[in-house]
Parts: sequence; structure tokens; C-alpha cells
Amino acid sequence: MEEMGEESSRYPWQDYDIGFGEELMRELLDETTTAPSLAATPTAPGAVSADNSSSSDKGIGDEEEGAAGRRESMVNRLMSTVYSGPTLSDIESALSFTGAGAGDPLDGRSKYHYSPSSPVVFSPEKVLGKMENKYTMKIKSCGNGLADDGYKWRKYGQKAIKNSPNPRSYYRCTNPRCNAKKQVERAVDEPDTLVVTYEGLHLHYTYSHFLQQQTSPPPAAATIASSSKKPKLHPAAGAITVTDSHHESTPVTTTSPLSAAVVPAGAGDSSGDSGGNVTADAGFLLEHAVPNCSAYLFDGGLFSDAGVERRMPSDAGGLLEDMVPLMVRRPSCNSAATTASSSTTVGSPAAIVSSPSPSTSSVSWTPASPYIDMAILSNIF
DNA sequence: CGCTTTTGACCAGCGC
DNA sequence: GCGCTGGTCAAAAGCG
Repeated sequence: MEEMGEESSRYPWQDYDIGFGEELMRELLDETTTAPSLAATPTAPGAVSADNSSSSDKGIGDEEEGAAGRRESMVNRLMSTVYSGPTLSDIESALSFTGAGAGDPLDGRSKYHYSPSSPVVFSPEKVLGKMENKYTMKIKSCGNGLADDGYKWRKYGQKAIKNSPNPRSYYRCTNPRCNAKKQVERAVDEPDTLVVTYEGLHLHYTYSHFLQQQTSPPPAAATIASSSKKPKLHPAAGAITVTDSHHESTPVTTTSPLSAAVVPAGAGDSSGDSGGNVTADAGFLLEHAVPNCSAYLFDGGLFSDAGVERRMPSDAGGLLEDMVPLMVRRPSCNSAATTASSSTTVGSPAAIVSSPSPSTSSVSWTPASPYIDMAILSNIF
């Protein structure tokens, strides 16, 4: 994105109309000057803390640097709250594990080998543990509504499932370096609901991000207009349910709406039963889910030095230093999370509904408005 | 022509 | 060991 290169000190929320009022933004920024950085606390999930050194190393005297540091601190805090997925080091490990980091142009999906020359410490247990994570999302489809998670998928199989009238479709990320997969099927009891199970990590940018970088803004127009694929119905029309299959016995928390927003709501296309393109066209993440959060995730400043102009990948696959592991992200299990009911009482623009499946820890989030619920913010700050 | 979907076959895990 | 089930493979077909 040109503007990102020219104004590397700016964060995406400054350019996007994301629903953050300037007043609120100032409040948040002000607060970061007084409150300790959450990202620096031991309780902060790892994603951002891995690169926190860049912000903590900044000089105190320089006012501009200070402001940038506060912004970054705030972002870090936000990220620490909403992001609890794999850390940068995890992904580096994953890349070295898949061979992609070692420059193996071949199929990193099937050729797992460790490169001894890699400076990254290889930890199979840790990497595999993360990579084997599965997360399920229930997406309320609207008519033939199509949801898009910003990634490009290729269908590689379809299987009839026992006790289900609907077949399950199997998709794999088209990026050869990426081993992310997802399964899409229609819910048995709710024909208009797609159950999407994500597995594995995306080790690259979303397709939408690439497009955005290529065409330069305005974000919404650019991402959609530049898509070579036909636009799909906006997923904001539907409700998204996120289920962490590893925490099925845990109570529902409502930091999940925000997490749900950050986690792309990928669905197959018009159905999980007929196949068809599941190509990415960008709109969802950047425009609506919680666009600012997505932008944070996309912003190189979070994962590398904020002042360094980011290199764009020469292909849609992205580079290690550009990567954003946007995909399998654990819905926040923040202990400070409020309950669903408490959140909905604060004039919540994001309608939170309880999971139709009481046996799973999940919430639904209806992105009815781009404005962020203050209750959600209170969970963050 | 390249990419994607379709679909039957194959394989592995699991329970009996 | 056998059968069932879910997940993946791969050749063929479709599409732009």
C-alpha cells in the first residue's frame, strides 16, 4: 500500500473510517500514556510481545517517537487482548518446520523437514500443537450469502457425512506455502447456517491485503474493485459463531465478539455442498468485521519495526516478515471477559447471541454495525 | 492453457 | 481382523 509506505507512522485506523470516533481515539491514546502496557505484562498473549522490543526501546524524550510509541503501545494492548493465536516466533518455527523458511519452493504442505541452518529453534511439539488447532465457526448465511475470509481456498474433496444430509467440503489454502485447511458443511438443524472448521495456520497475508497493497486505497473500494472475482454478498448480513473446539467446556465469554471479528469468518461459497469458488475478495475483514483490528494485524508495525517500510511480497503468498497469521485464532479466553448478557446491555451494536449448541463454547456475533461496542472496549482497555 | 471443481478410489483411525 | 467413517488423493472434466 503506497500510503503505508509513505506514511509508515500512521496506523490504519487513522485512514479508515472504522467507527472509532476521534474523541474516543484520543481517549484511548491518552489512556495508553498512563496505563501500563498490557502487552508488557506476563499475562499478555504472545503475538505482539514477541516484537515489543521495538516499542519499548523507543526513547522517552522525543515527543514524536513518544506519540508513536503510545500508539504502538495501544495497538499492542489491543492486540494482546484480541489476539491469542500463534506468535511470530511460532510462525517462524512453523516456516522452518515446513521448509518454506528454508527456501523450499516445493510443497511445504507435505514436506516437513527441519533446516539445521535456520536460526529458529525448532520445537515440533509446540509447532504441531499450534498447527493442529481447530476452530469452528458457525456462519449464518443470508440467502445464498457468501462469506469470505480474505483467503483463497481450493476445494480438494467432498464427503458425505454420516447422520447428515449435507456433505462436507474440504478446502485447502491455495498458497503452496500454507497448510491451512478448512471444512465447510451446512448445519443439520439450521440449513442456513454454515459450519466452518479451520485447521492450521495461514503463513501469509490475506488475499485482500495483497490486493490492497497492490492497488492502494481507499481500502474498501480498492479491495473490492481490484478483485478479479465477482463480489460476494456481504457477510455482515449474517451472524458468526466462533467455537474453540479446545475449550468446549469453558464458559462463553464476550471478548469473543471481538475475536470473532478478528478471526475471519470464512465460509465456503454458496454452500458447503455444491462446491464452487471460494475465492477471496477482500471486503469482509477490512471493511466491517472489526476493521481496525484487522488493520492492526495487517500493519507491519505490529510485527516488525513500525518505522521500517514494509516490503511487499512479489507474489500473493507473502513473505515471512510480512506474514500475518490471521487464520486460526483462539477466541479470547481473557479472564476479564464479561458475560454475553452484560455486554449486550451496553447498547451493543454488535448483537451477541448465545450459541445454539450449549455443549460448545461459542458465541455468535452479528456485525450489525461497524462501531465497536464500548463493552468490548472495556474488555480491552 | 491454467486453474479449479468434481468424484471415485484409497488410506488411516477407531470400535467391535 | 473386519467394517465403518472421515480425510485425502488424483484423474477427469469444466470454466474463463
